Amino acid sequence: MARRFRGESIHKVDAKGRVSIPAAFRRVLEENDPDWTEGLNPNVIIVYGDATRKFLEGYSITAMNEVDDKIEAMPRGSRNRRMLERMFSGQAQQIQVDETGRLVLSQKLRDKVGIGSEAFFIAAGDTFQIWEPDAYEREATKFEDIYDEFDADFDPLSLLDADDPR
Amino acid sequence: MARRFRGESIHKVDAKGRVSIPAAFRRVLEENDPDWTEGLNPNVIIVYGDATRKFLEGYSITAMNEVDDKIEAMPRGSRNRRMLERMFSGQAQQIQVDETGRLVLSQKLRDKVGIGSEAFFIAAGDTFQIWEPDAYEREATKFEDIYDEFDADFDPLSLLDADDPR
DNA sequence: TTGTTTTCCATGAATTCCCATAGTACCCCT
DNA sequence: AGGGGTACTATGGGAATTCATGGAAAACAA
Repeated sequence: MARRFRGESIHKVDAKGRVSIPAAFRRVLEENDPDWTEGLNPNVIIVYGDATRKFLEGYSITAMNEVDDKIEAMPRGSRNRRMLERMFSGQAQQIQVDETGRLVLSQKLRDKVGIGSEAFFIAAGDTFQIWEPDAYEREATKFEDIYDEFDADFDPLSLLDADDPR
Repeated sequence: MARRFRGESIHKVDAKGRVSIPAAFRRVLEENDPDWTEGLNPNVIIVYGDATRKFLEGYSITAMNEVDDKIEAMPRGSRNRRMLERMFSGQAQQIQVDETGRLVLSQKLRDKVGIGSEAFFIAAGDTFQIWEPDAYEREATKFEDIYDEFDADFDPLSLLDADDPR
């Protein structure tokens, strides 16, 4: 398959915090986990970041390795490097997908982004995001408002070649 | 062959959502899927976009890679980049063509564009579109109205050299 | 021991796989 | 030109698997 996630879907979260990961995402996690082989369960790294983040971000192992490499290339002890280390080392945790394709979100993680009985998964390049469904909905309407600024038949693709990368 | 699709045709959609892809399109998908080799089945990425989109858009793998690369080149976290990621990562899914040349459109996708027992395929440059036949019909008349704005003997090719790229 | 976390089964629905048929188009041979 | 064979296309049906979820038992930790 590929290294990029694709798709979106909503899943139930039970009392223990268990949630199914979209099957398509699982395939990507498997292919991008160096330790994974047929029959095993892939790992995923959940970055939750600081208080302003309204969603959890899921990384495959190789995607996270790339981030780590870039951080290591930064000047040791620099402010930016420390900030990134804090976020990707501290405010993150590695979780193994269970036998039935689910991952367990601790109470702390769920509270952080307000997840209750459902979680919304959406791909974003080589990572994916987990939102409380209503929170995502609110965020999404912001985009729709932006669409409205353009023509009725505005094609988002035109943004690709825009000279002003807002 | 080429990277551009060409042609249009209508196909049956069965209860499971299976629909044959026009054979000519298949050739294009095969040639533009890096993983494909004789005997394998090519992949296609279906972008369905937001609620205003009335058709599904099919991308070959390489065509989609080009889009992804452009998106990655945009500033991480910028408004436009997030908008595009939402559309091409979130509101899209990768599907593998099956042994008999069909792809499966999930109930969700069919509902989104109103596809019932038939689907209309039409080429559009290096992507193709899938419409509910009647919906396409309605849309097509709009184009005819545009023709009517021009002279009776208007040659569409003349648009190619227009200095005003509307 | 009491609450929390893992493991281990269970099940209905959705999805994939495998096989089957009919209709075309194309090619080769005589 | 006619016949037969081969390959590919479009479509259907049923069996086999995988998914998403739930609940209970077992293992742990405080």
